[in-house]
Amino acid sequence: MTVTPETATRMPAAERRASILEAATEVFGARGYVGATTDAVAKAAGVSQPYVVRMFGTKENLFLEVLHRALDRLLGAFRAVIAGHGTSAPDLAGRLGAAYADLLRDRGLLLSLMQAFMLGADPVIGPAARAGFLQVYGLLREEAGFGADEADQFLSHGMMLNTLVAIGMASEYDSDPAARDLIETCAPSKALMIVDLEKQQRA
Amino acid sequence: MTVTPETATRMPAAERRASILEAATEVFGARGYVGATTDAVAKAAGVSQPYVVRMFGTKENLFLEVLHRALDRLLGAFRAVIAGHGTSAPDLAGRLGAAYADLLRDRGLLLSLMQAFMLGADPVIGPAARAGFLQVYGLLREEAGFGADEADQFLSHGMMLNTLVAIGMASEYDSDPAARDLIETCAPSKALMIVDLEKQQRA
DNA sequence: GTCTATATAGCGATAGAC
DNA sequence: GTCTATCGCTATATAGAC
Repeated sequence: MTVTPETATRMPAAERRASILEAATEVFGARGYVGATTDAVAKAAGVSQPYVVRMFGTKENLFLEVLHRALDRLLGAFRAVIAGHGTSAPDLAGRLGAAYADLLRDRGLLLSLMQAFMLGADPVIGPAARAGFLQVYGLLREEAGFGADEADQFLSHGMMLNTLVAIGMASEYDSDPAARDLIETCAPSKALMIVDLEKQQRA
Repeated sequence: MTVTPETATRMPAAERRASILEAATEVFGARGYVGATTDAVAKAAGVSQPYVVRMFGTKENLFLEVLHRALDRLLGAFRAVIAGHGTSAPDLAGRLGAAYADLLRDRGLLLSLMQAFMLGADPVIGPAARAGFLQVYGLLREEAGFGADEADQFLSHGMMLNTLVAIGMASEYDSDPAARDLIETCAPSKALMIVDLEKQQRA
């Protein structure tokens, strides 16, 4: 009657890194940098807490890697849209917006980014977050060919979407008509996706 | 050679409450709910840590009071603008936007609000944050007479401004031309205020 | 490659004096 | 009205076995 060993099955380091990063993205996105524990990340990834620390050195470094991964995916998704259509394509902003909303599927990704943006006062994470934000802005202006107004609109609505997801407004969608009105007013085309993802998340 | 007693001079409870709330607003705004310590709040207010806890019961409750105070000030500022001009006044959105930016002077106020918005997953703070956000939205639609597009624009740019302040982008204003470009693109009329406040904050 | 055990530190909260 | 002292919990990080 030997109990199954609770040791995680062996896995190549690179693969394990990837799955821990994925788990960390979700945990950091939901609880923020300070609120997230390395133990919660470990449990989400199915490994022990010290193993997470050993693999990434420190919690701070783990968060930095989550941030960079999120930025890579975001910039990559945008570049794929631009490459597939070209700067002069009709409604490039709409296509980029759809790509952005699509990243909500990667759980915690946009939220981890937003959590990083809130850490401007941190001496290590702050600079990294600012650099990341500027990278996104630079892509919009230089690679997507956005003018000042277009970039402003795009980024502003992105921050609004992030905020609505972070605050969990979709959880009131069914019960509160005002919440429903707000979501459909401020995130019209993304409304269904937000709501569906939250429902799926609770299931 | 007796040392000055480190005991804070006696003060009426109501007054002490107010100054602790003010200090807490600044600390929560800068470090977030989890990252802020009751000790940092106490030091900023010039009292002992147990006294802060004793007066507000718990850190959670202190944060809720900070949130409500911030909302009161925000809604009050908006209502003052509306009362002073009337719904049909020209450029009501511009005047409300100016009032919003003006609240940046109340250090940490808009940041504490934003930090609350990031806590949607918290079982106590989450609902309070959502209710607060909906109050603001309701005021814009019903009291300011904003249409859907107008409210969307206003809130989106508000979230963008919050994010730029939280990430501390103004600290790169002088050294990084891209940061300067971003700030002047996405917060044109507020750019100077953001930058000035941060410089003043470092001094 | 992964775990158990544990050192160490920081923080929220309580007790009780003045 | 305000403090000092301190408890007890949680969390990151280290040491070392397998």
